[in-house]
Amino acid sequence: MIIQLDMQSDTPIYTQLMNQIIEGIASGKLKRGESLPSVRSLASDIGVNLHTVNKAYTLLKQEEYIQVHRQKGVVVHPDGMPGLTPEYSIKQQSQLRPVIAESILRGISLEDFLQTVEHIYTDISSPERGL
Amino acid sequence: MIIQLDMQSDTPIYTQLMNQIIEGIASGKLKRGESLPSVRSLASDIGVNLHTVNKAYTLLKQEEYIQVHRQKGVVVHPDGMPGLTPEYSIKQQSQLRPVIAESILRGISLEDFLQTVEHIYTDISSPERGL
Amino acid sequence: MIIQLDMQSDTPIYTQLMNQIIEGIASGKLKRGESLPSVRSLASDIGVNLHTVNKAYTLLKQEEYIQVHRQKGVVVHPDGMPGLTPEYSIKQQSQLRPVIAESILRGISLEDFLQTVEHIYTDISSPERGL
Amino acid sequence: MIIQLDMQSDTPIYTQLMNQIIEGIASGKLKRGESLPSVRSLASDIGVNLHTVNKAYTLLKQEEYIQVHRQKGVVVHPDGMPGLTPEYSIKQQSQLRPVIAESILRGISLEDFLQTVEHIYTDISSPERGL
DNA sequence: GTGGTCTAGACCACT
DNA sequence: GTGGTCTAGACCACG
Repeated sequence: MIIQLDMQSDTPIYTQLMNQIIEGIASGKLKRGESLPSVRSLASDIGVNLHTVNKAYTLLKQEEYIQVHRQKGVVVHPDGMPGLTPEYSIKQQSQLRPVIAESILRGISLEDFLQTVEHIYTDISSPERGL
Repeated sequence: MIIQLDMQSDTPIYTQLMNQIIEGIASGKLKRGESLPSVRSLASDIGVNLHTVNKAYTLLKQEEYIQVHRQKGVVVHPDGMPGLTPEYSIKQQSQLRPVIAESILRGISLEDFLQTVEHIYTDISSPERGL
Repeated sequence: MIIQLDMQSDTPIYTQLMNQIIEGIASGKLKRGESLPSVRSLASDIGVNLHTVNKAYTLLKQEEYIQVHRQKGVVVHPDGMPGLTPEYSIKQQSQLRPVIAESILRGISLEDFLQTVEHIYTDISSPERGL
Repeated sequence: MIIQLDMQSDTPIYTQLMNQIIEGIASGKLKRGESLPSVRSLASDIGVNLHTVNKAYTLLKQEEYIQVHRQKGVVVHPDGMPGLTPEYSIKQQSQLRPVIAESILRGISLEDFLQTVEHIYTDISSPERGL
């Protein structure tokens, strides 16, 4: 999987990394149980410090999206993902609410907004994406 | 309008402030041309630093959501909001994309996700502006 | 509160730090809402790197034993502690089980073991401890 | 005896192995003088590295829980277990103390804690050695 | 070779 | 001055 980072962005690198990996799993490019590169190799590949990668992995592990297997290294969580927990539901809404509010303020209709969301949703999850 | 801040949150206070004001305008609780409290009074009201309120106002002004007059003070922008600019469209998608990706990964269907979005949308824009 | 660290121990410094702070709260030496030293000052006080202290604080925050307040800095969680969650119950038993097994193997009777536990319990929680 | 290992756990495999064997002896499933599998066969049985099994056995020997003979192989120590030495007492308390402190902090009463301990104690030492 | 831990030093965002 | 982020380099435990 190709990782694209924006060093100028104000979102931390480890967050960008998390997002990319999450999107990779969501899109099916990374499959359950599949190995991820080691902290060191990924770090050198994308040109960041190993601690930065480590932080991303650690947080992904905490959310149970990946596992650190003592023998196989880091792998995508094989037992399926956590599902819609109450905590995530809250987090999701607190992330969504400001975006929706700003869109309303700019006069974007519900229909247009839903269409944008649907477009992104299918863009991520459609399997006809080159990898 | 009542401002609710979470001092423990990892979102900066100035961002929370911006979000609350944006939601206030989006919901119609704050109308075009309506005055906002001065930096000083708002800061003392909600118990935060002057700079914090100032930063929120400055950023809101940059996005043309409010106007800052030397004498009239701070008012909601009277000429209507910017609408869907290309820049905002990009920003919007970059905010939405990670949320949607994570939701897909947790197995939330497009229908459920759209329903959540719609719920928040109507919750914000509903005219029951009690309080 | 006085922090005692054993640099030779094989338990990581950040774990020792966590344990000491947990015991401080449990014993009542650290009260709800009370401020803890800043990452930097504590680090220089006990002669370790700021990242080590930071890691301890971060983990304590995750367990909701402390809060990072944007204005007051780091404080003991004011709203009381999490209580006996199912997750903690599992963690507790997985910590206890090996100790108990080894004690059984060494021929320590249930009564003796309970007495040891009770002794430690009262030692920690008794308020007649100098601070 | 069946060995259950968790490759995702943060407790090292050799420690898990030790704990399982200790619990086996404590519960009476493994009797004094009884043979344990050789390093090689156990390693291949449970699918771990030779060194890992070796380390577990070595440490168990150091604590005098097992004996390693050149020819007879590995056996549970036939002369009985070490008993409550001063060193073990210290080790035991340093293991117990953090667990007890955290439980106090979570508001678990002494009675409840003792009951949990007693439950685990009897669970391990109960003679229903099915399997 | 892997992840985990620790140190040292630096910059930035926030208040 | 606070915590958050990132880098660089080192050692160790584990397998």
